[in-house]
Amino acid sequence: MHILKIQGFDMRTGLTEDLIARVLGAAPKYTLAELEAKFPPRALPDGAMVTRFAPSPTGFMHIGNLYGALIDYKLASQSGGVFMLRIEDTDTKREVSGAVDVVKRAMSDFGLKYNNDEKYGPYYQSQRKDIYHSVAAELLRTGRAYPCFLTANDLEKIRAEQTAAGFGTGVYGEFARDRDITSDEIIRHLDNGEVPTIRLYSTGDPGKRIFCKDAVRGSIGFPESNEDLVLIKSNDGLPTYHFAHLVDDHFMRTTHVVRGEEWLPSLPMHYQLFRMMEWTPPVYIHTATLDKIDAETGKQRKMSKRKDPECNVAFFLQEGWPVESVMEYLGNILASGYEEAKLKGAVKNFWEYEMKPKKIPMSGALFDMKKLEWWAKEYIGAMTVSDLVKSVVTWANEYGDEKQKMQVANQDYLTAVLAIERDNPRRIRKDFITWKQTLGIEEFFFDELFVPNTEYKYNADVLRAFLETFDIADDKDTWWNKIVAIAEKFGVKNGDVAMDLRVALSGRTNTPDLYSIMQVMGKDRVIKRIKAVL
RNA sequence: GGUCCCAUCGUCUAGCGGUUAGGACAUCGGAUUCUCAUUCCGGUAACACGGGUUCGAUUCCCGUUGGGACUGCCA
Repeated sequence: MHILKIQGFDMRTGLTEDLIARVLGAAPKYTLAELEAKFPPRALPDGAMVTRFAPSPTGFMHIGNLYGALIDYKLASQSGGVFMLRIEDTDTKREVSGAVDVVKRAMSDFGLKYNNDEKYGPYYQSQRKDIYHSVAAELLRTGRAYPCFLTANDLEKIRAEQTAAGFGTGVYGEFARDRDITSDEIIRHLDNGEVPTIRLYSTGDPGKRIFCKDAVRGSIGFPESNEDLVLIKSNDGLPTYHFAHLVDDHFMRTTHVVRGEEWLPSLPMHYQLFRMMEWTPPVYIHTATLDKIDAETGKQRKMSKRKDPECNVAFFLQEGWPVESVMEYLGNILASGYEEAKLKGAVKNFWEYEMKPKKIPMSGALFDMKKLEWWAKEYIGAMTVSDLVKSVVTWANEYGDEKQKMQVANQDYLTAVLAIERDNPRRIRKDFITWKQTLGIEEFFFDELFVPNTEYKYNADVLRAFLETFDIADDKDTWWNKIVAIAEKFGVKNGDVAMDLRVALSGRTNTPDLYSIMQVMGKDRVIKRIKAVL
């Protein structure tokens, strides 16, 4: 084994082209220079950020994914940059069919438009093998990576040994058996039919510290990583996350990498990778995770797929939450000044608000449904009646059940129903939270869904008296004066008369304005429902 | 075990050495209203703890505690 001294480090000698081709399964398609030319730096104005949302297609879009994607999108769009969608489908074992559609659908539903310029594609990592292998070949050629023939069994043994001895686990230093493997040995393994992984020949020294930058946390010091991490997996020849991140974010010319804080511990490795290639690392932004308040215990805990349906973004669509308010809620978490700006009228919506990367919170935020409800109420409260109707109808037709579809079939009637208490902008009802719940509140307007209240003790005399003088053409004052007169005649409160009518008409003790309800229901329906309880 | 991150009302946060520690949601009380909702007024409520540095710490440093992440041929 020849050891070369390069920059003070012991380096491996590189592999020959023939051997590289055998190790990788094929000769590399590109040289580094060719890749640089194929994916040139982007011609973008100063300050333009290039970001990407890079989910692995699990068939499930987590609210945390949406949160991260929103940051990516905002950063790119407000700076005149580019926002990409890259599918990290390097784990063939976990592949789920249709999973990419789930992601794309969510992106489009929540208004996150991405711009995947073909020039920098493909955007599926599974289709970028040539690129990864070409970079890996270069590393193999220069002794900065090596083929490793350790089997799963070997790895398990090493780990057990390390655990027993109290060492950190991993393939590093003396535990990296094949670190200094010779060409002859490689050939022997290859002839034996073994397929290697490609590992980094790490020159990191844990005794030294490396300082990495995070845009919100500042400089963070770590011990250098001496882990010979896997670059290319043996089972499918695809890269690991680390290597794909290095290669893709360099050649896609990503300027800002937004990812969950679970990536913080691998930051030094990524720094070392970029440094080794003499590439400029992107600006990193590690976001805190979204937790939630447990409804039963009132305690804080992480969002879980099993316990929290709302951790799946599809939940918000199915339940008919206004997507804009979900984005406003999320947006206000990542840019806390937004709420105040909106309340002051400085901006109309989150898309207009300029967020500051440095202000992204670094401590975990709790998902607060109550606050989301408030955003939703505010949002719906500010809608015009026709927009409200449109949203409700669209939702019902896509996600609604038969009852809900029936409710939106007659749009004139629905419009009249939803227009109640919306004429005065200062006093708009704010009990609508979701499209689904909105239709639920209004069920009593529909004869097919109306449930008469048989528990309530109606004052039949009062109701009869009302029927005698009832005229649908009365204006509101006339109508009310009649009610006052009836109350006086029977010695009850005005409110009691109103309540008898309210329950007879709606089956409920709480409704919006009674006069409006009667106007919308129409003469016949009013008379019929009152008579029904007499 | 090792490494790293985090810590202001119940929740999300503002604050960047001197503030009556501000706002929003929630909550409580009052006013208005035919109920509910709305709207308007008002209240309760926080700097995790211990050391420093300083004339002065919520703010800077160290430690403790608590919470979290990572320690895979998963991302």
